[in-house]
Amino acid sequence: MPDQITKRNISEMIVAKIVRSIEQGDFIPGSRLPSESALMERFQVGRSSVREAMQALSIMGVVTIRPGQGTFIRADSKAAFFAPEVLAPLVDEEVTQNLAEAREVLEPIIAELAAKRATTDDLCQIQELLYTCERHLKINEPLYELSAEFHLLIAQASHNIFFLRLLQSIIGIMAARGARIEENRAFLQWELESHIELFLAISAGDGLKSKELMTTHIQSSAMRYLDMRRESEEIDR
Amino acid sequence: MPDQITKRNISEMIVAKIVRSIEQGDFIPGSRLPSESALMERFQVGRSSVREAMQALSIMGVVTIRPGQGTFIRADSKAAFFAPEVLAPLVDEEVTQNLAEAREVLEPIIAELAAKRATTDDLCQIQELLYTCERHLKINEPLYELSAEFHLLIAQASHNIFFLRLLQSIIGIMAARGARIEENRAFLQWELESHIELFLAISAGDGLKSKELMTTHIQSSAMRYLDMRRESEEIDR
DNA sequence: ATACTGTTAAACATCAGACCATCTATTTCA
DNA sequence: TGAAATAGATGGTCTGATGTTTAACAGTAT
Repeated sequence: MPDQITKRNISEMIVAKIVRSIEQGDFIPGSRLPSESALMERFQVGRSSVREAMQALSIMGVVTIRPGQGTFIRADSKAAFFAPEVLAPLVDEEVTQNLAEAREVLEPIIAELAAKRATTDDLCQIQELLYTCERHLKINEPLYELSAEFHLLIAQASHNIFFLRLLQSIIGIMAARGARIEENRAFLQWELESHIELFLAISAGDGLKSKELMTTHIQSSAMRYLDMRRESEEIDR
Repeated sequence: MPDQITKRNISEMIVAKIVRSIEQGDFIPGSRLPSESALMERFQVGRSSVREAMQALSIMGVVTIRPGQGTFIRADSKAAFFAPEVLAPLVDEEVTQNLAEAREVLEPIIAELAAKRATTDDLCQIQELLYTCERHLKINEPLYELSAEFHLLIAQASHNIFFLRLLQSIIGIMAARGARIEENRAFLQWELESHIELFLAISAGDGLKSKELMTTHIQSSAMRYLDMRRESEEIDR
């Protein structure tokens, strides 16, 4: 007798159906999902099951739940395997260092892949982002988010969705933990130049150079961050 | 007036408290968590909130829920960042290939780290596992699980818990998806020899060699797997 | 006209109680 | 003694009620 797979939880079945609908384009990223009561009717289940499914999707970073408004499908560039805000409290100092180490080895590989696989569209998005960064730097607007976005766009250009989601999770968790970097002008200037250099290597399809540039970029970025932290601590004294 | 951060969900607060209790040793891995009704009383909340928290912990791979029995804290070696059984339905063929690619680049790095950081205890565990493999191979007992365990023990020896959890997730999802490899004796023999060679390089602390061996091991393993699959498909015809 | 304010409706958050399915352990009976 | 029946515990699901948050609208004062 087949049908043995029907052993899953109701909420898991709902999760699978919704994910499939998103993949098939029935639900568009950024749009609102039907309300809980509507989903109850559609799937002929109780509210608990719908809520468990929504929560699962939320934790997995597929949707964002906004009380009073509804449940929204996350835009793809924001899709993490885990919602950082849920995971961050679980992460202690040791794991944060592990994350940093993982990022150090992952990002160069991702950059190498991106150099090999980036489409014209990918490159245009990155270039546009860099222009925006320049503008913001000139008028002293904050650009921390933009810097993170740069790294994510590269991951997107690697055309490995797992890497993209992974990096999104790592960056999200680290941002949720570490005090946000102070907007030191010299640092930002250096970072932008470094990003532009990386962009050029990726555009040229030079995998090896992209990998090396990303390695040094991540490492010096971490070092500069630590330096600044030490300085501000000294000032505190 | 501060106090603005007290905005979190009730279920998230419960999640944080339970995780902290596990870290502090109040709950021991492998043991049973208090029942839902007990947790209701302890935290003075409704059952929905407790259940949402339990579900979140389950998805994140912190606990395993067994209907009729209770909720159990996962042993550390089994801890994934997310429960493969939950994620697997979301993963399609493309993502599976992404996962394989990720594994190809991650495992060599992990092996390199392991060669640098493995403690005597780590090495003993691996050696013991290899002995068990030899025994199972002689009497023709299945050893698929053991093979996966070998890779996880190496990740454990890398002393980067994030890598360990990541690899556990990847292997778990791939196992949940791909048809389990057939227990072809020639393949198993080759695999064991390959594992032993890797173990020796790691024991010797030879990072570079470990990395290279792992690279070729993963790649040939994938190739042999595809070969076998093709053969069995031809037989099917 | 503009800006502020109160109301309302929709949506999610939480609670409470009930019933079902499954598993464990115990009890019961042949 | 051993197998079958049973009771209790536990998670899974449904339902109804109430609280909070948000957006949108309408009304009022400036």
